[in-house]
Amino acid sequence: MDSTKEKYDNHKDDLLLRMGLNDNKAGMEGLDKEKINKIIMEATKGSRFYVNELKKEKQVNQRIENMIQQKAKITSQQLWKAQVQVDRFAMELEQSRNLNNTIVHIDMDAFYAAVEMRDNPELQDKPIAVGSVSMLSTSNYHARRFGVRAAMPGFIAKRLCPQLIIVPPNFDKYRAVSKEVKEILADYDPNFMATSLDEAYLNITKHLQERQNWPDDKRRYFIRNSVENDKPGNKVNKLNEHERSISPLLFEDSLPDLQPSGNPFQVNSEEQNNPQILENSVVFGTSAEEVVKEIRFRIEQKTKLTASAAMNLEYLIISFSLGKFRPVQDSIAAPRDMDGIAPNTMLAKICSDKHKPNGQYQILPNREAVMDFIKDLPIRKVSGVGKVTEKMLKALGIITCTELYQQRALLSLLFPETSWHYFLHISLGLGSTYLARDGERKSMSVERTFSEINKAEEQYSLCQELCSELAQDLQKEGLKGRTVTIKLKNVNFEVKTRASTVSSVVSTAEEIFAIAKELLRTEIDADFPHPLRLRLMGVRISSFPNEEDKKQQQKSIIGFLQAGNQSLSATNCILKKTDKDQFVKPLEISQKESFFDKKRLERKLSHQDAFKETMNKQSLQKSQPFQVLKKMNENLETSENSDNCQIFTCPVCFREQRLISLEDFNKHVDACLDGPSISESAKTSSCSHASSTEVNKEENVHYSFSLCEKQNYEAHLKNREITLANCVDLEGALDSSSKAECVDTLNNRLSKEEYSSLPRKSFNIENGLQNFCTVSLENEDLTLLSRQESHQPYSYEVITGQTLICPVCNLEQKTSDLTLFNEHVDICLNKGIIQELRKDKVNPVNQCKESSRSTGGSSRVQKTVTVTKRPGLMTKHSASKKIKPNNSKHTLDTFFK
DNA sequence: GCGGATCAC
DNA sequence: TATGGTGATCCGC
Repeated sequence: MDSTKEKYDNHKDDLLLRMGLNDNKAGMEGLDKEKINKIIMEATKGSRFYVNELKKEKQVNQRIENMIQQKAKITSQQLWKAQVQVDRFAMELEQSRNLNNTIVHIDMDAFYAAVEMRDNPELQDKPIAVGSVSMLSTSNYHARRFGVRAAMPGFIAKRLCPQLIIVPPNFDKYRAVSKEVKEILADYDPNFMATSLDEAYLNITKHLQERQNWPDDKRRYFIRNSVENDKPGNKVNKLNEHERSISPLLFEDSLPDLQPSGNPFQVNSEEQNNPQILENSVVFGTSAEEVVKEIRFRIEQKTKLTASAAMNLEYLIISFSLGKFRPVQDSIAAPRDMDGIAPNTMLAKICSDKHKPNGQYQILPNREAVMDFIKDLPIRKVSGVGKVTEKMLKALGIITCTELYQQRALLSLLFPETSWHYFLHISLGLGSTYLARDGERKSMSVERTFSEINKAEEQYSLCQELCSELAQDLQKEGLKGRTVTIKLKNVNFEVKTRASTVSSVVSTAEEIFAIAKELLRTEIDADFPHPLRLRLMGVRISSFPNEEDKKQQQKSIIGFLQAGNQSLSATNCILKKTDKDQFVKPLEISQKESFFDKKRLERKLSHQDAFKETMNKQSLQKSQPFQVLKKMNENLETSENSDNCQIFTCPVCFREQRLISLEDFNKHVDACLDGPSISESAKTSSCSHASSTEVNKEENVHYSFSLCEKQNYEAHLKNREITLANCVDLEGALDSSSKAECVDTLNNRLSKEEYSSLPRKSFNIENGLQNFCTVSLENEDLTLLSRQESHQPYSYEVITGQTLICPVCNLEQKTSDLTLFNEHVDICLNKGIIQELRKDKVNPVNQCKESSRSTGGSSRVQKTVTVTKRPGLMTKHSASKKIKPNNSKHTLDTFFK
């Protein structure tokens, strides 16, 4: 696919150009540059998008201004000192230059468009683009002559080129083709790095070595003539020149290729003996250039993508001679050499459009050639230098890499270390010598753009939809994370993100939504009484525990179970010990190491650091849940004892209820719960809306608990099952951080001992609700453990005379002995944990939650869902029967067609 | 850890 | 009428 960077997003600092104009020479049948610019400008000017672009541009200009001011303050003394330091660093870098590999970068230009053209001959010779009216992914060369580019909205493209055919993308197909290509690439470098469907880096050093000793036949490939073609003996070189003509389909699909041991594209011996077929063969040489030709040839055969379909492979070969000096830090990175991975991807990438399209470029294997190549290279060509960086550097008079090198001292004073190190690497022609393999994923997200949505209810529904999607995606990869981030873009294109991190991982739609909902609600409340006018919403999850974390968690579970009810200090010891044992000492990272390699190593180590940090923080914060709980109780008391007229936020209709008494508020909640529709309750509550948008969070805490309690009470009466789990989903008014703690606290069941030591503050409300269930913490250390691992034994305190129902297995226990009952629960729970360890699937706490839902308070919960259309209160079962907002063109069907 | 920004594709 | 979705990283709090 075409990169936005080089195409639509041009590197002229003129806004007009930034908006998508290109400086390509326009072909005869296309449009000339000025005309293209004019059309784009007409389509853009006055739009909200454009206004936002101007705003962003102003911010960048401000940054530049600040930088210039900072520059003015720099003394020559400082500059001189910086120069010395930077040069020392540069010298070390120079010494560490690792030049002993051959890297190939392959880029399948206009990939999506090429595939579409291949599969639909009618599209041949027509301007096409893949994408939608709002956004194009790529365009073919024909369309480019009209200025139609990747990352351009389709409707603008249509103005540029009315006959443009916009083909909706078919990613499954592209993936399939990509897979075919990758199978070929693997023959040359099993550890090649694919950066996208249409781009890959190969380290062919090893292959080249082996290849030197191969006989001709092992490098011979046969061209099978097809109907449309072609003179016998047509050389591959010639085929490559026919960039826009129809290439022959030279091989059958059924050709036995990719035999692990054999030479994939060699025909069988029978055919080999046929002189005519032999005549149609080509032998590729042993050089890197020949290898790349061979790769292209094979790809063309296999995918049947013809050159005329603009299936151009652009590649660069960089060969470096082996540096004599092998610095110490290379031994740190030794494992990567064992992986068969090595050199500089940066340069490979830079050059990929040197001879576009269908060109090839080789940098000779010596430093001079590299520096010569770098010399006049605009820094914008470097991957990682975007339009903002380009503009900032331009303000310092830096456009080329030479200038970048000349200003190295200044840059070290104006930019953060990471940045100027990066710049220095670029200006020396240094890049990563490591082809990063697929690392662990760090986040997963869903986001969607739509026409304006400003109704809160719809926004919540949408949010829930996104959470469900995300949960599904998470499940596919078996991931769970601790940080949930929502992303909001309003109709003016202003983007906001809001995040919340909890102490135990979440993964289900319900869990994610419980957090996302609060984040969203905070934003809605903040703008009240104005609605959020959204054009995009997204949900992201991150902070996935790495392998170390998981092991650690398992260890602590096992450790805890083994330790039983032993003292907490013992548990602490376990944690401390494992903490010590678990982490290898961070390796000293020499400054001489490649910037890119260093970054990679840092990333690796940061996993460990992150975990250690977490541990430390947990130690520091170990008493937090206790404090939170205590604080909530205090709040309860404060609220109850203070003025009866307060500001409440109804957890059902989300409306603020101002200056009404608690009793009235509860009546309101009742009305909301029982009322026929949300509009009714909204009507009621709208009367009490006040101008202030400030929400009293403490009171929210209080009243959300009141609601929880209410529901729990009903559950209790109905099924005599005691649980707080409903609160997790039901409470709708905690601010996100308290909420997180609340969830933690509730998820982590508490022992009888913990219970007994809690300062007794009930969650009572004045409607006669009994203090039927109270939780407490025994001490802070247990909390530490509970934050570390939520699956821990817990006990119940029950009102005497009640039927005991195990919250894990959900079966009634024929015992009135609390000790026996608790033992049963422990056994059940342990079973759950064993399952968890084995299948990483079953979460006893969730089981508990689920069972309480399906039996206990669920009737009330479901009623709430149905009546109020609040997605947050939906159960798993009711979620599928989601109620869609009425009277709106923005139905969910529209969003998720 | 959070939020805004930048970047790539 | 109308300017995407996903993932990563960095910096300054």
